[in-house]
Amino acid sequence: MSNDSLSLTFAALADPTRRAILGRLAESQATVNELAEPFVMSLQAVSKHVTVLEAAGLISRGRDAQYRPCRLEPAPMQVAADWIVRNREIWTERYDQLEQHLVRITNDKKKEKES
Amino acid sequence: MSNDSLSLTFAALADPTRRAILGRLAESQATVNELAEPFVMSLQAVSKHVTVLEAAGLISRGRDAQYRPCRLEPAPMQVAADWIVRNREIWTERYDQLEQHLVRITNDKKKEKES
DNA sequence: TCTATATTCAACTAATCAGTTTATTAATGA
DNA sequence: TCATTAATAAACTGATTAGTTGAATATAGA
Repeated sequence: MSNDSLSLTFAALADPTRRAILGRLAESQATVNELAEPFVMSLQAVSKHVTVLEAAGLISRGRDAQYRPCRLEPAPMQVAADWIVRNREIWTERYDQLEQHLVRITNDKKKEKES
Repeated sequence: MSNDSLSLTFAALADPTRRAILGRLAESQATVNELAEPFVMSLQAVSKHVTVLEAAGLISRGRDAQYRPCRLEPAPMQVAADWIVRNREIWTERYDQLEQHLVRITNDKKKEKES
């Protein structure tokens, strides 16, 4: 896997368990134990997923006694969304240009007929 | 890797080579050879990336003689963007609720002082 | 200090990934 | 038919992933 920020973000989002964790954290912050509760897998496995999310900057963790509360960090997800939107915009622009081109051709043919 | 549609999409987007390919295809459709041209890696490696993108539904391919022109399919990217936006909206809602809560508390304290 | 709880670390396994090289298939055109 | 070009298939390697179990660390509280 590449380790630029965008790649880390998309790779982190590619796992359904991690997306579920983010969904949970969208409601409120939570400890690793709380995050692990709904899953069948081991606590350690969830802990690893949390590490991946933290490495991608999608969450951050504090310290409250022996708890390490996790909270969402929306910035990287915004960057990912921006990448998609930018890409789509390029495509849409091109599509519009194509459409305009077709309209132009059609008009030209009409003119040909008229003349 | 999980093979649900969202996971496939995010996993496909997690690789910089594949994102570059999509960027290229946003401009116009292209053959595998054209897509491979700017990269140092082998044509076969690029062909594999194209396969991954196609499996994720991010591109589709036609047939023109011995060429297999690739073109962008924007739908899955839209779904991915939607997931992010939805997630962010939940977070934003929660944030707004928190803010309203704080406003409420502040107002209550003001009233206390006034009484 | 001792014990319980929350979390992480370490070591391991099975599966997947990204890349390679070599060989094969498909279609064009002389 | 034969040579050329576009693309894929097959087999392999090294790295990474997601999961496991067992041990270690950190903090709270009796």
